[in-house]
Amino acid sequence: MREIANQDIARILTEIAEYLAMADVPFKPRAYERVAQVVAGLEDNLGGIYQAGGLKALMQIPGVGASIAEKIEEYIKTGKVKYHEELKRKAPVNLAELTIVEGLGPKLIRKLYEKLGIRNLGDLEKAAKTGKISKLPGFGKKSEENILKGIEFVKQSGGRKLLGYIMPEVRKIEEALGKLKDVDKLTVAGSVRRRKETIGDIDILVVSDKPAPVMDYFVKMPQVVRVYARGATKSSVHITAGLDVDIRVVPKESYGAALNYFTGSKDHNVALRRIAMDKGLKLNEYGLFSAKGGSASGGRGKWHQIAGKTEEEIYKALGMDYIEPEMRENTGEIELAREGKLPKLIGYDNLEGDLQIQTDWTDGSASIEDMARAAMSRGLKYIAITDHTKRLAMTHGLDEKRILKQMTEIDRVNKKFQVSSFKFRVLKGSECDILRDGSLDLPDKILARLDVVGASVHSLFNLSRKDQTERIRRAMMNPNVDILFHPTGRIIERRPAYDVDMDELIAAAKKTGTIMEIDAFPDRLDLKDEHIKKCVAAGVKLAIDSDAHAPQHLDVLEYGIAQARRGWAEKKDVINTQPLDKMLKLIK
DNA sequence: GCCGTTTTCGGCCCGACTGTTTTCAGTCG
Repeated sequence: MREIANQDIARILTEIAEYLAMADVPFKPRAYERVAQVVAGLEDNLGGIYQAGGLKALMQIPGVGASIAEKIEEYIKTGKVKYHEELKRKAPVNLAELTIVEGLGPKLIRKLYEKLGIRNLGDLEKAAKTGKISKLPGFGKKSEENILKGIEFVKQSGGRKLLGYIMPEVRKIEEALGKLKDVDKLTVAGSVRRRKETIGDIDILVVSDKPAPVMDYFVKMPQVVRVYARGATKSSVHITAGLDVDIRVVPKESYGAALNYFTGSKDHNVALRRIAMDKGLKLNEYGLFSAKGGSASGGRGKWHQIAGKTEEEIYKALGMDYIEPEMRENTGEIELAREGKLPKLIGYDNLEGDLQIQTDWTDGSASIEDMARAAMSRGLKYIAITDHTKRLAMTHGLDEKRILKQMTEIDRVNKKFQVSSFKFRVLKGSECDILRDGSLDLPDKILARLDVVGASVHSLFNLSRKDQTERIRRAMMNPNVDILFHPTGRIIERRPAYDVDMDELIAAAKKTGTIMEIDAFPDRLDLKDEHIKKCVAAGVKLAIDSDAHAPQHLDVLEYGIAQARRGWAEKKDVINTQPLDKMLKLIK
């Protein structure tokens, strides 16, 4: 049986949900959507589940009944779902593309298709620009403007992909190439290595004495959809994930120099080259060179390499400490490196716990116990359960009664772990909505009984800067509020942050002892690196949380750590690097 | 299409906001 990716079946189910919503079918869309979410967050591969237990095993998955189980089976066996194909035939529109435009949902997409034959972004833009959309009943000038704005926003993202979406793909390629016997060394450089939020393309560097078979393999990888170039030392392809991958073979003695050059950032490299020049040296992708005989000015053609095999020796030869890739943006790291004052960045294995986890009590897909076990299996020592509160009705947010009930369930789980002598603790928490006036969605007497309270904004994104700042500041003043969750509310490439004075919030955090969160979810990464820097400088503590809604989501913590490193945070700046008892002392 | 500390049939998804509308449809969280 071929390997199937849960993500693929999740996408099909989502599309079925959207097509059904377009056709105004009641309730079914929600059923499909729900399963799509569960499947996307599943730890085990669906193919494996089916192989082990057949249809019955599939129906054990929450939300999956006889009908959806059959469709999953069909996909596993044939790679297709007939029902999905039929729906697509009836309304052949590019849903993936059109739904990205903010404000366009299934109903409007259907109208646009039926009245104007709009199938994709291109059609949509043409129709909007020629004023056809504003003439449709139910649409007006304003909606046409908003559509154009939405298209602009989508275009601006320039086809960049989220780091968290690309990393699994990168690792697959890395692993496959790494296994080839002709590959001596391999590193993925570029913005992937710097762990930028979004990635434009993937750059791979290889050391090899026999590059031809490596190139052959590279251009024929299963995910390659187009080969731009296949050369002796450089090849370039486009892959199914929707971006370009370049591979370069470099000589062993230049590996460090090439790595440095292709890792960037460009600004960082320019600054390094300037320092090299000042020392009478020359730095390029082949190495760091000195002019023979000491005459740097006229010594053309007489250069000899003094460093280049490793990055470490290059930085050393330039008179500075080694700079971690995540810091290489020329925003002050070079000066610190020359003074020997670089921060010792938080490590990828430094987290002890996770302080934002959703469960099936609201919009998560797994139980409290399952999330705890998933965290345990990843080496964590504690988690906080932070389900939504009642204002977020869509998620069936918890009210006073249900959260009290949840607290007794958490007690039960903790007791069970104790009996099995697991050294793991589930904390009682909440992701409590901040209401319009800065008050909270649960009464103080409930919040006071929780171990960890996170507060977050999920409504009224367009308040004025002054009102929004004041609203959040007030919530932070509440002595029960420990952490401000995803402080800016942005969704990368989909929704800008709400207008808020971050400096004032950081000042308020300092004053009230509120922790600022780095939400590690790939499309949030909220705080941004520049805000993290400000927090660190101000002595405001941080928490790196997964915001997991499914067991598998716990893996995103890695991106939160990367973001913290990009913001120059050290282990001591992040409260959940601490063991439980110490961490609890760091919150209000 | 799924599901059952209210249920094996009849419920599921509520409230705010926006833009198009003179009372509401669609989207989003």
